This record gives sequence, C-alpha cells and structure tokens, in this order.
Amino acid sequence: MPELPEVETVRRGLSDLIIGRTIKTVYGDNPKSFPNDAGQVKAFLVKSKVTDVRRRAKVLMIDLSTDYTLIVHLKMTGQLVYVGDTRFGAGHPSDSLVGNLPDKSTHVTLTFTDGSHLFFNDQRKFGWMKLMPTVEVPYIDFMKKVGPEPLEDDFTAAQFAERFKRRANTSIKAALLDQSVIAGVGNIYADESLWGAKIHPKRLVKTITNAEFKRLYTELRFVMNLAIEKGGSSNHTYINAEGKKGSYMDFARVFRREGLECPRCGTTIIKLRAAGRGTHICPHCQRL
DNA sequence: CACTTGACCTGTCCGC
DNA sequence: TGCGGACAGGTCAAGT
Repeated sequence: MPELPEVETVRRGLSDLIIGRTIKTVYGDNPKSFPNDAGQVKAFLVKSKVTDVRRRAKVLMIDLSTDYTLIVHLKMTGQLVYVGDTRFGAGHPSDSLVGNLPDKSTHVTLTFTDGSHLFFNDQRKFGWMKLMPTVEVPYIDFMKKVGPEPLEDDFTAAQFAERFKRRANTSIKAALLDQSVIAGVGNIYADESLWGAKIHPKRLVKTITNAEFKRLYTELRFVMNLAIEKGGSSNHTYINAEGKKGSYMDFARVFRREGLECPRCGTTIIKLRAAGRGTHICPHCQRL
C-alpha cells in the first residue's frame, strides 16, 4: 500500500471530507474485506457520525459517535475514495481519476445521509476494514507491537538507532520494513532513504555505524516529509480520498529508476532483490 | 528466539 | 495474439 505518507495523505483528505457526516447505509460484498457481522455493523455504524480520522503506522482509524472505530488497512492496492458530487453517473469529481464507482474492485460502500459515498476499493483484496470499540483499538496485536512514529517531533536519532538492536543479524532493509522496529516504512521509502544515507540494503544491521544510523534517520524523515508534501507516491493504484494521484515519484532518486543515472554520481541505477523485495540502488554510492 | 520464505489475490507486463 | 511466469506499495503464518 500505501506507506506512511500515502496513508497520511488519505487521512488528511478524509478528515476534510467525512468528519461530521452521518452514515445511512453500509454495503459490503466480501467478508474478507469487512469481516464484522451485519448485526454489529447496523448497530454501531449505521446512524453514527464520523468524529475523527486518525492514523497509526499504515493503519487508518475512523472514529464514530457510537464510540466505535472503523480500522482500515489498505495493504497493497486498497483505496478509500469519497464521492460527494452526484451529478454524473454514480457521481465523482470531474477531475478525479477514478471511473464511476462502485466498480468491480469496490468491496465496501458507506453512504452518508446527504447522499455522498465513501468507497473502499481493493484490486488484490489484501486490505480490510474492521469495526471495534474505540477503547479496544490500542490493544489489538498490531498496535501493541508496532514501533514508534518516525516523524514525531520528539523521536530522536538515538532512539532510531536503538530500535534496530533487536534485529542485529538481518539486513538493514529487512529491519526498516519491520513495522515493530519503526512504523510506516515500506518498499519505496526504504529504498529512497537507504540511497540518501549511502547504505547498501543488504548490509547487516550489526555492521551499521552510528554515523550511518544518523544519516538514515535524517534521510528517512526527509523523504517521508517530502512525500507527504507531494501527496504520496502513485506507481499503480494509489490514489487519495479525492481519487487523485500523488507526485512523489517525480522526485524519486532510485525507486523504479533502474537503468537511469544516479542523480548524485551518474552511475547507472540497478535493481536487485533484498529482503524478498525488488530493491533499487546506486552500485557506486551504496556498497556492501 | 531470530530470521526467511510462502501465501494471500488480481492485474499487468515481458519474453517466447 | 496467446500463454506462462514474474512481479506489484504489505503482512501473516509457517518453516528452518
């Protein structure tokens, strides 16, 4: 999915678009996408008002006036798209990139009392949304084990380095992708930050120096903040709550740029496999 | 325990 | 054009 910057972009969009709206009906076609039973959904989702939209790591939390929360994980291809304009067909903004919704990848549709909709689309069906009491959210397994938010003001370089000690014998890329080490890092920003810090993704964590951890901390925060500013990265399916793409990929230095020149030294960027994922590096700047 | 790999799905792209 | 295989922004459950 969507990594931290994309989920944060969706969160900001949804905050503006759905807070204060009251849910009238819910329709779902796939029990994997939305496993709650219909009775629970009707009792605690229908007729409730959206009070807040929060994010933790790559998870969205839509808080409701019933003291229930809709937790959403978009995984690889999930989308949450708000459609308020009903003048055209099923209704979508004229500058939106999505076609008429719902379509065959729409698995859940929330309809608000004003006639607008929130669609949960997911081509690969890995994503899900789940309704639970708001007070229980911090105690689900994911929340208990997920690491700190890397963009928080009080998160320091020293804390960042300390978090990696638990994964001393794995590669730095595998550790970056481990949500229990640092929250919200995915394949794009792992590659981008490792390039920025001049660290080869296959280097073992225990060989990374303090100076390198400090560079990685700085670069990770830099690329994620820039990506949020640009509305995220859109390679294939990612779009925001208004159905629009993000432009971070215009600024990417290595991700999906194999065969092109490293913007720092001009060496041809290559693609390899690290931590089981397609990985992009400059073989001159990033050495084993 | 730490670490790696396969599975979950569908669509797309690339080589034959 | 068709077909098979690899691959895609993530995370689990299994395996070593």
